[in-house]
Amino acid sequence: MVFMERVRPFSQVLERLRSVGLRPTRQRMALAKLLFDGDDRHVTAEMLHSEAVKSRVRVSLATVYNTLHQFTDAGLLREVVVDIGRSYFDTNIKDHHHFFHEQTKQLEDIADDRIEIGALPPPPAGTEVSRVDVIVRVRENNN
Amino acid sequence: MVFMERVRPFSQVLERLRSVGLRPTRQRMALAKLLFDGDDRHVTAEMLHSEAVKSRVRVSLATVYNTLHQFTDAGLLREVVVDIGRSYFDTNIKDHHHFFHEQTKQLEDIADDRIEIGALPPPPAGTEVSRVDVIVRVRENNN
DNA sequence: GTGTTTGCAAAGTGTTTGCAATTTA
DNA sequence: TAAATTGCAAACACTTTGCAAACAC
Repeated sequence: MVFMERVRPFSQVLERLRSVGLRPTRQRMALAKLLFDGDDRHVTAEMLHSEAVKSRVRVSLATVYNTLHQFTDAGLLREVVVDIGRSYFDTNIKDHHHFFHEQTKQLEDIADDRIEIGALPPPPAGTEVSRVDVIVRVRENNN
Repeated sequence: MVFMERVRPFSQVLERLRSVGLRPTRQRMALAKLLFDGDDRHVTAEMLHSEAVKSRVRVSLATVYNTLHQFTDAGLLREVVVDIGRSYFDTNIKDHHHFFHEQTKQLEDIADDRIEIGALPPPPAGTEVSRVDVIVRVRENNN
């Protein structure tokens, strides 16, 4: 039972895919397990692909890209833009913000309630807010 | 005299380049005029290059990239990352945040004092904050 | 069986780089 | 004329696309 909490049971991943209308193919199941088992994470397509290859999952990079976008469209992932030419996908889909480590290019969550944004100005006429991203860029300090 | 206020005098652009230790070449002078004459703006390399070409300034795209980065390093511009695979450069170097129009991919300034960030969490151990970016992503609403 | 998904390779996009030719001081 | 800058073309990193083969239902 303790074990079952730790490794997300097969049927749960399967159910998650079914619930958003995606066929539970071998590739999607494997990628979903890598993404959603365990703690929240921030991955790029390349990272997830090489991780898949390492764990002997046969999947192409193109399929990893497709899958990440399908998961994002389905609301299972959130895309985060912090660095030119590189897309991060965050398994944490709750409202929250990020530290971005400029040197290591690592993303780190900030719990939403740690940042207060008071008095957001009204969006330009004819538009509505789709999302507010706060990126706290950090760098190694010299201590 | 009124005219002189409107079009930034030659010597002012020249002085600006000199003051950051960049040789005032024909290309840099022309790009600086396009960037810093008139209101604040958000440009991509491609945008600035085609604008230069349109105003009969002979300059290569590679030089536009180099120049934008040199200006950024010199503190004359600020790079803004909001969209994968596309860098924006902002002539407004004061602290401020942005609206990003997801459909038109347009950036728009928000004056700094319009956004209150209270209680920023402490940065991860060993790091210091280099910058805080707030991106308010907006989209066309259906009214 | 039929429609969906996959993998490959090719193409696309935005950016950077190496280096000879040109320009600046 | 010595050092900095430019422009070209090639290389680059990441992402998307077209399409035939494989797969899910």
